[in-house]
Amino acid sequence: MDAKTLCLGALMHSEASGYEIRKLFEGGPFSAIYDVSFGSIYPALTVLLDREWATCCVAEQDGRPDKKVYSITPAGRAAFLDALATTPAPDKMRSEMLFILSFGDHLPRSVVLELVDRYIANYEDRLSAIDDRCNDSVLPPVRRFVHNFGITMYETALEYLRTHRAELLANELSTREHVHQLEEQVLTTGGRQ
Amino acid sequence: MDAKTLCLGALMHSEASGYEIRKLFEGGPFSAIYDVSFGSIYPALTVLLDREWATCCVAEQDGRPDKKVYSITPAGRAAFLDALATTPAPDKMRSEMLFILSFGDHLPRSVVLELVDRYIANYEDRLSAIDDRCNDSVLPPVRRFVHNFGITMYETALEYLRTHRAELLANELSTREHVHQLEEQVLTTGGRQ
DNA sequence: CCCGACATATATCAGACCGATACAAACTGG
DNA sequence: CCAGTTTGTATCGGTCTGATATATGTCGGG
Repeated sequence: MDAKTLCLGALMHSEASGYEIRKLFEGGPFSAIYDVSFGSIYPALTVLLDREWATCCVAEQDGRPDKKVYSITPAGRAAFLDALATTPAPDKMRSEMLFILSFGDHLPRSVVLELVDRYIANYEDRLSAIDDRCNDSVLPPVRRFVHNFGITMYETALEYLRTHRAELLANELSTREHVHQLEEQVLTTGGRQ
Repeated sequence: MDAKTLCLGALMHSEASGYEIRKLFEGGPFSAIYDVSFGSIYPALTVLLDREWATCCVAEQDGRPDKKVYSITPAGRAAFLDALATTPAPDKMRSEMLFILSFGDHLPRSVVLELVDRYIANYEDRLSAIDDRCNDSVLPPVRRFVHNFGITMYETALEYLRTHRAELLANELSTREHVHQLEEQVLTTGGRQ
């Protein structure tokens, strides 16, 4: 799913500038399910113009800098639907937080707890941002399906983190127990599995 | 979080070949929280050798091709813990499935349903793969925390998809209603928000 | 007994992408 | 009036992905 397709998708709903497209993926309706950066969006929009999949006009605004508003063309819509026909790749998650946390044994307990708390705060922010933005607007059913999927996942993550935070507090003792178990294993098997 | 750090993390637990590291991220204990491809792993391992953060020896196996087994060095451990000290980026999700589904209005209903069913099957596979691999091994507490986080998220996704699949069946009718609402809005406001 | 399919294993590379950075216009508050 | 924030466009080095190539070995079927 390349940046061109993502931009076309954003333009399917309504015309938008590069900056506005970016906001759809950062805090907007796509924020829970996909991400794309400026460094991909602006070159992609240029390509869309080249292929005549979108048109562009400059809009003057008062109180703000001018913006370049892109609109999808019929050819663009066709190309987009064509791109959707490919079999989608499986979901991909990237959580630096959890990766780091999984090495909590090697970190000071204070660091681990601070990390979890920052993690929780982060999900709280994102959840409230989503709710604020969309709860009043009327969404078509498929959009609502996807929207609520994102909310559900965020809420689940939050609940898990809150209820299991304490387990990381019990870190030190449990780790000693674990080491003890390993030692017994080594004594019994000679270290071979 | 670059590929070098991810490889060091993999080697923290035990020595491994590039192929084995990859499997940790595809189906293994990291599969629910991060991903990294061969194209990043092999060059990263070469860099680790250059920096003396890992050593390497060739292991002959019977019934299989030889493999190059990498072990982390004390300097490597130090470098890894150093890399963990950076403030982690927020979680990033990439779901082509949900992106496509959110444009279900523009697709034949059969395609949408097929998509959801494939999506469900995909999560079922990943969930059972995780369970099979790890439910018997004894994990230290932080690992169990992360491991169960992944399982919880998968289960939540599955339950959501199963219980809300029917909503997409009601697609056509609801979309007509939605279009009707939009038309009324246009008549009232002239299309301006 | 060979053939294709599959798992194991390493490696490379063009093309795409990210994150940082730069620039600029306009508002906002101290 | 100046620093900071928001809105807005753009570029670029370094990194990563996904595809591809190559090779060894197993296994089951015709």
